[in-house]
Amino acid sequence: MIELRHLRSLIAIAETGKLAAAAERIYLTQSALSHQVKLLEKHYGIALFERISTGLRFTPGGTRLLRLAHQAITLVADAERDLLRLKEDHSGELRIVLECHTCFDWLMPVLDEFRQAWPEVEVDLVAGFHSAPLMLLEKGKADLVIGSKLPTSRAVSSQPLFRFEILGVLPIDHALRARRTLEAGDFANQTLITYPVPEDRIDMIREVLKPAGVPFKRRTAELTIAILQLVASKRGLAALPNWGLKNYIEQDYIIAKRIGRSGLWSDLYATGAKALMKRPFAQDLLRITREQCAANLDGIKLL
Amino acid sequence: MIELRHLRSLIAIAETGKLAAAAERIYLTQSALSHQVKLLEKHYGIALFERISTGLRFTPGGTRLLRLAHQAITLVADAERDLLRLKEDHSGELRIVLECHTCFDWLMPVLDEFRQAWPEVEVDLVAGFHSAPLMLLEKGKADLVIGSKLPTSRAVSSQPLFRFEILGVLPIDHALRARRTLEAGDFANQTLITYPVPEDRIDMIREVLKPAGVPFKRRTAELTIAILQLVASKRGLAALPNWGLKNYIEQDYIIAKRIGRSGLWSDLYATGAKALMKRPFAQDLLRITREQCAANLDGIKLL
DNA sequence: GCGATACTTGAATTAATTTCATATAGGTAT
DNA sequence: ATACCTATATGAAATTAATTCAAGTATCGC
Repeated sequence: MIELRHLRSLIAIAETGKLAAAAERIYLTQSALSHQVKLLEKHYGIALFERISTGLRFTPGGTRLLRLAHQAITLVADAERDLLRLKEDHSGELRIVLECHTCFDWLMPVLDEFRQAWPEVEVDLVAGFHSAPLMLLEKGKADLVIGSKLPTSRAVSSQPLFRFEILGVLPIDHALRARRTLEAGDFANQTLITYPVPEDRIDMIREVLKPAGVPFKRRTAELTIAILQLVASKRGLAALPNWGLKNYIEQDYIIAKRIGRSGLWSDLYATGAKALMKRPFAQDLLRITREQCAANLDGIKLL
Repeated sequence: MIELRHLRSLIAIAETGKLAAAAERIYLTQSALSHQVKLLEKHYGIALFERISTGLRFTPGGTRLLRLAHQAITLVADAERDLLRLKEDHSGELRIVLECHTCFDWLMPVLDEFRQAWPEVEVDLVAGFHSAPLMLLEKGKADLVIGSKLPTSRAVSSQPLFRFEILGVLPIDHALRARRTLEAGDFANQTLITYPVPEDRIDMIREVLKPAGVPFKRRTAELTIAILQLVASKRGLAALPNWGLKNYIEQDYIIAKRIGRSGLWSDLYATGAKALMKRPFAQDLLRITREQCAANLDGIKLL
């Protein structure tokens, strides 16, 4: 008989397109998933997937079960949220500091869903750059920081969200357009267009250019779209999270390349006061984040 | 993590009100269900049931999960139906013979749901009494007979639906109103009001009155409501399935008593050509029947 | 043809569920 | 009060189901 476990697997397979990646996401081996899928197909007597060289493709039957999966898992999430509500007070305040500018891209839809689910929680975004986000937490000026890993203390705890890749961004007719990957040297004497934050907060500089001792110029812009405009009009190069680039790449507005052999990766964490992080609505915000990002952002790895 | 299995259990508990009865319905022991419930309560950290002397009562949390159960199980049934549709041709014809007059009461809502789910199947009700329903099947005049157990042959197969209790029906101020149960002798020289079918097709006569050699008179009526009117106006007694009586008992229109020590029980079967019984839509009709009857008819036992 | 990438398969292992046997608890009739 | 009936709870054993491990097969790109 079919179980929610199977439906959760189907969603993971749909979101990754591959058995092995899906297995990793739900903490199983690829073999376990293969057995699961085989059993399901035997149970219903129809193929749920076509096996193609790049992974699995859903058949109509598989697609129908996937639809069921989304519906059922949504209902379960709703019910479990209601149970949490029954358990304790569910009003609160959530002032979120975003360390990472690009994160606005995914945070907005996440907050939309969150506000619907927890109308009694007052959500505020503390925008702009903050040099010492931990301080904001400790002084009670903010409740949750989303950004790179922060040192956790007795009062503050951190939870990983996901790992994403930072790609080098070039204008479409750039000399390096045929290269598979970019190396630090490729940026020598180029202008790097970044958000207006200190150098040590920009992974590309901290992890790649500085260690390699590559000289470069810098120019800043506040908005992702502004950075991309500057790149497209050949004022410089950039290094940005892959998810925000997808649409622009598809429109041939810019091109993006992996940086280094295995790519430049960065991890995103949510950090807040321990008392807050334990509360149902905070946990649910992180759940919604992981779920939405897994579903909508390409090429990320949930942590 | 919660699984559909748990939700199926919740539905069984809701429909029976008791752990032991629910366990039987889903082919588990009472102990297994108790463990399951305990685990769920531990998982969510709230009580799902109050333990009262007569069984379990749902708490608000339990009720919320039960709602989820109904929603999720409905979605699963819909999806599985669609998968069956993908697998093979799903048009057909279904001419149903009802051996049992009272069965109209539950068959109509069942057919409503069925027609929605399988619009390409043409459903007809072959009404009225038929002396040899098997013959109708064999001659191809009907496809499915709902009634008592029929001998199965190479061509015909039978599937049990449920067991129900037949209660003795009395006017509200009848002399026997204080008795807990009725015995065959209580019907001596009374008028028994029945549907217009042969004596050996009436369980009360075949199983109780004939064996006890009790003399009685008989009067017939076509409709359940007509039989009840005759009883209420003191023209005689009747013996009818408990489910059809519930509303009238609650309205103090008639009273109903168990017949004999352990009651008079009857089993209902669905019988049809083997080729038909295997087809998805026929299986689904039986599934809908069992599901709806379990949910709506009191005091029946699924077989 | 070779390496890389992905899924499959059967047997062994591990985990989870269910059963068995018994305990506990609340009612009710004597 | 006591016995008894009806219910659920619980711990340990047994069973069943799911997962991993270790190879194996297939396909693609070079």
